Amino acid sequence: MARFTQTETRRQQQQQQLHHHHPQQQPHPAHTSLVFTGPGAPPLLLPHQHQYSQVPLPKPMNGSESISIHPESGTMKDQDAIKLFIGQIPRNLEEKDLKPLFEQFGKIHELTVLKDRYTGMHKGCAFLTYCARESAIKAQNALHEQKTLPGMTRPIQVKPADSESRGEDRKLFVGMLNKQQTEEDVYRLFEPYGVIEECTVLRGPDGNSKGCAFVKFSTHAEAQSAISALHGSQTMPGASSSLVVKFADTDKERTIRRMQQMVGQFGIFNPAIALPFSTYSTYAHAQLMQQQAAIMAASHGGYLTPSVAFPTTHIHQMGAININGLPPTPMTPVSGLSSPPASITTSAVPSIVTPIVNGFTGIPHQPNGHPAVEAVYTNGLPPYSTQSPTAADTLQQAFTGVQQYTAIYPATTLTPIGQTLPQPPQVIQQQQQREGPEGCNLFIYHLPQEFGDNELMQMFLPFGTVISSKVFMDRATNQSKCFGFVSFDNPASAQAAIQAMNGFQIGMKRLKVQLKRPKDASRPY
DNA sequence: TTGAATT
Repeated sequence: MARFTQTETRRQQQQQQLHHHHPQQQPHPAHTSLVFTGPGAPPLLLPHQHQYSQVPLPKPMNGSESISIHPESGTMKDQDAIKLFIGQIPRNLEEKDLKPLFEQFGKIHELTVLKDRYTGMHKGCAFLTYCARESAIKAQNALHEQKTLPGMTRPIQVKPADSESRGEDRKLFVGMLNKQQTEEDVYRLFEPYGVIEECTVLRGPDGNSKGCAFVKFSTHAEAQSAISALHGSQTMPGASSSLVVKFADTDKERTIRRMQQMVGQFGIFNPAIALPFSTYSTYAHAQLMQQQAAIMAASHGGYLTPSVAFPTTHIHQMGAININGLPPTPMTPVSGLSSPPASITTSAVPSIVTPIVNGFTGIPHQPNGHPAVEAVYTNGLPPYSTQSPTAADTLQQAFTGVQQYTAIYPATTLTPIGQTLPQPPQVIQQQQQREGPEGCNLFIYHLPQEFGDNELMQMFLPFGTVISSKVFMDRATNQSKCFGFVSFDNPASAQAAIQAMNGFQIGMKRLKVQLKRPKDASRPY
């Protein structure tokens, strides 16, 4: 009961702050559904706002007009000084004109009117840093929205610059909300953990909740405590997994995400990755490599993942197909897709076994460990080997549609792959496109827990060009939900895969492979 | 048990 009263009080405070909210001149994030938005005066200053009152205003120490405007003139500022943004300044006022107005609150460290980079035109705003933090607080409280300078229609803006605190270290992303939950519901959920400055439910154009929100606390510590207490703590009614509470993306992460989208959209191809020994390693490609490495690093939680494939031993334990590891080439797109050039499928690559599946000839593969295997491997079958009877047996069982195994090309006739490719294989970095055409998309259930997107793709590559493979993950536990999707570029491949793989036994389970349900299948009409 | 909402 006591706690409720306390949080009630806090809430009332927030709502009072809401009344003091004023339009802001500085650019701010696009979300417009702010409900419990904090006051125009940013939080940085709030704790101090009652600390000044009748204290005599300090005067400039030197008493002259020559207060240093620029840092090189020698003024020192406190470590905790605040850079202020000053908005709604008439364009005819320069630094010297503005100085007297602000000097009354303390010694100025730096005052700069913003000018257009190219035209030099006065932008009607400025940055101001006092030597003392307290001066900034006084100035904000005395001036922000309190008076209107001559010729302006809106009151002056005095508040910490965006650069001071964009609040990213205390802003949380909240996912897996129920779509019925409002800002108020989210607010109540988070208010026990600190002072909330902002609470926004993300909504679509129709106003419907997207099931996620932003919550900004006044401090990083509060935000952290909310994460500790709430992340994964409960599952909202109707949500498919437990509550997600994490720090919102930083600008950098957002940039990376945009890059990822670009990569997916345009299918950026990097020959240097696919063909490590090719002559493509120009400076431009090296740059692209770096870019992609950055993407990979980011998308894998900050560390580079070497090419990962299914551990052989693991597969053996399951008594299923033998999918060997890719060569340990760093920075290789693990989820890369490819469209195999015909030369690979027919003659270029030495192979041990080629299954013919319903008339569709699977792509031969390299023996393990060959440096160039990657370019082939993403195009071909998992490199199982005839030397492994278990694998072969299981395969026979697996590929029920397989009519024939054909041994071709002894492993000794390796040809340098660079010479056999008329053009480099296309390797798409990220799986952006999810669905293929109608009849090309498979729903696969009863996947082994350990299967990821890549393993799923490997399993279905023999039946055609896989344009996408996706294993559904539980977001809270990061565990596979044991079902996924595979999309081919044509319906025949999809049908071949169903024929061959539906009912395929892996361990104790049998795969269920069927066409993905169309989107409107569950609707009544 | 059918590609989630995505900073």
